[in-house]
Amino acid sequence: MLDDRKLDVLKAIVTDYVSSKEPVGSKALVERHGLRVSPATVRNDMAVLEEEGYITHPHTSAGRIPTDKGYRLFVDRIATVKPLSAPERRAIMSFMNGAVDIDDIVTRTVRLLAQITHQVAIMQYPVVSSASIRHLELVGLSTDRVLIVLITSSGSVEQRTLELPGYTEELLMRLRGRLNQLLIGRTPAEAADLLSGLLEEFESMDRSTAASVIAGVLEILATDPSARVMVAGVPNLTRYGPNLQTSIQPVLEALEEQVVLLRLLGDATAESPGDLTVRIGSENADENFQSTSLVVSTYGDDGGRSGLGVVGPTLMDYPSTMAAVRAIARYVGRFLAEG
Amino acid sequence: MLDDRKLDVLKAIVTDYVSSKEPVGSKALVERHGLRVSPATVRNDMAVLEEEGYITHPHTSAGRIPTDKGYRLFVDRIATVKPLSAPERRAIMSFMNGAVDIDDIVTRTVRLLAQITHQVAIMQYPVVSSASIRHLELVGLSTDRVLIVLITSSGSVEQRTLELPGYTEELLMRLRGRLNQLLIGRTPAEAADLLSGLLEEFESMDRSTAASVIAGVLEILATDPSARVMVAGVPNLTRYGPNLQTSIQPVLEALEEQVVLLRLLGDATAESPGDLTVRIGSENADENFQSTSLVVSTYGDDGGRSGLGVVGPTLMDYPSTMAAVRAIARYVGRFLAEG
DNA sequence: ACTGGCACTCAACGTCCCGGAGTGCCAGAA
DNA sequence: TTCTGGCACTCCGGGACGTTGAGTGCCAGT
Repeated sequence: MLDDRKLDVLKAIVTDYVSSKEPVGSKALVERHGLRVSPATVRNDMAVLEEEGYITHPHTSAGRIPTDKGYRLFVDRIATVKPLSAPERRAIMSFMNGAVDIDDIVTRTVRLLAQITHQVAIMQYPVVSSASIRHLELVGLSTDRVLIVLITSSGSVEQRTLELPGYTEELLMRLRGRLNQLLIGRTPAEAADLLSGLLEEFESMDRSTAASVIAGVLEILATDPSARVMVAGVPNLTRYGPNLQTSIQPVLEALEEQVVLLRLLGDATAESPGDLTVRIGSENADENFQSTSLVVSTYGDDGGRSGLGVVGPTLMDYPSTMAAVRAIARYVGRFLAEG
Repeated sequence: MLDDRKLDVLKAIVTDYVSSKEPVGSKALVERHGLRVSPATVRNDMAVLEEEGYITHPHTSAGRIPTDKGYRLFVDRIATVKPLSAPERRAIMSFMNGAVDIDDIVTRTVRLLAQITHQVAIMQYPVVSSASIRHLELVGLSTDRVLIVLITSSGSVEQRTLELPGYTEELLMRLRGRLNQLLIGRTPAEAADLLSGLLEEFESMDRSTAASVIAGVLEILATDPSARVMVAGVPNLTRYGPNLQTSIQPVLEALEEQVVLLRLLGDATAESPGDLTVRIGSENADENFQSTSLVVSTYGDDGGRSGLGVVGPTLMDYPSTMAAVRAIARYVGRFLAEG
């Protein structure tokens, strides 16, 4: 049904359209690509491609543009991976050096990805399921506020302020000692279990304070840092074209909603964990992303559930973008593992 | 030179133009505002206002629009503060409750401000110059990486990863003890002084490790948390109008550069610390903000140097925006002080 | 199975024209 | 003096119209 030449034609249409952003006609096609046939033949092929739903007409006498289905075929079967340029490789290597904490790593990564792809980059914080607790600190901030800080072996630091009217420094010290004794070396899951019995140890006088602290610690333990997403390269959205209100605003709004981004990343990574996933236009559930494509990869040592990727117009240079996302995902994974 | 009526006319022009976004003519002016004079009279006044540089013509037969100078006069002498609505007050009160840490406070504040003003809100992290050190923790992450965590009395938690090949747990413990002994209760400035002599205490064998750690701590101490800026409400930029590439992209780009934002906030707050500052269009040094206004206020107990505010088109509802920024700055100040 | 040719379509662009909102100015009224 | 009504003038915006050219679909011929 689709012989090799028709695939070639589709490929040519996609690449031409991506680079020119304008519908591409049969004549220009044969000229710019070494197709050894006449425009008329190409037109026939295009008619078939259109019937199969891979390309469309904006209007009768305009060139063709790929449909989402067309991009899909292109990505799945036609696209050849475009290797990164040497400067890009160097940028990746050098950009990460000197990162001082997790926040810094994420920030640098997402900026780098945005810069390389010239698109909006998003990145979920790394999962730390395998991490164990290294230290827990309780700090009195004022007469009725206490700060809990929890440090894990992966270097993540979680904090939380607690309203704690009438606590005593002495009780805080006891709690600190006991909690550290109990929790150090444990995984978050184990820790949550162990905490359930702890309250019994305290006199009724100290009960309410202890209960608050324990509740606070449990909340921290339940907090998934990978529920945070960082965004960079928003200015690149202006590449979407001049039709502002319609195409850009919904995407901008979605980008400010962590929840939406998490769902997008989650959906995409769930599909084929450990590898690159591409979501094209209508393949996205979220209606704000109907004319937007996602290129997403999981990253992390355990083939983990954290994702990172790029948001851009369906009209996107898929080969380059895919190469960049994959390269960076791998590099960050290694970086997080080795340290 | 400018009698009361002319000021009234300018006021009417500004408010009308802000609400309609279209040049306003003499006839519409007298109709929509209770000016007790004829359009012809208003025209004469407008001619004067134009000669003085407060308003302009887009073209010969169009209405008038305010110049930056006109907005300036409006803000300085004419505008009456528009009090916040009851729902807005309630939103401010309730939005902050339940904030769990500084990050959370900043996030909530900046979102709230964006929501109320329907504009882009920016907020510098609070300064903590008066804070003292409460705890310092050293955590070994792997055989050659150590995490330093520094907690201050204001509840800020700073962290930093260190490459530290061949450290021993024992040395880490000694360092931890000594550092805490030395630093707890000190201000960052004092702490930096005290650290200078510490290195002497360690044997040559441990020197390099100790030096690295001390250097790391110094770096943390030198890190000013108020050098971070949080942004919210970027989608509101689409209100700028449909001319995308020209007006929005530069602002978007600037919003991703912490440095630029810091300079903007710094410039504005330096001018009249402790109160509201408005920068209109060309009054901004940064050329990306030539058609943008800033409404900024300092906030914090010590009339501190941290700023928060709103970025929007010069065509902006100044009275409302100013009221909102001031209200939120005051509220956050109180919230940070009381806890 | 491909090609050249031909009639057809239709967005984009330029031109022309007109209506209307708005101005500036002036002579007369308050 | 200060305001007003009147009037000629300007010029943007939008609709109508014709032209252009890229592109298509189809068919007969190789």
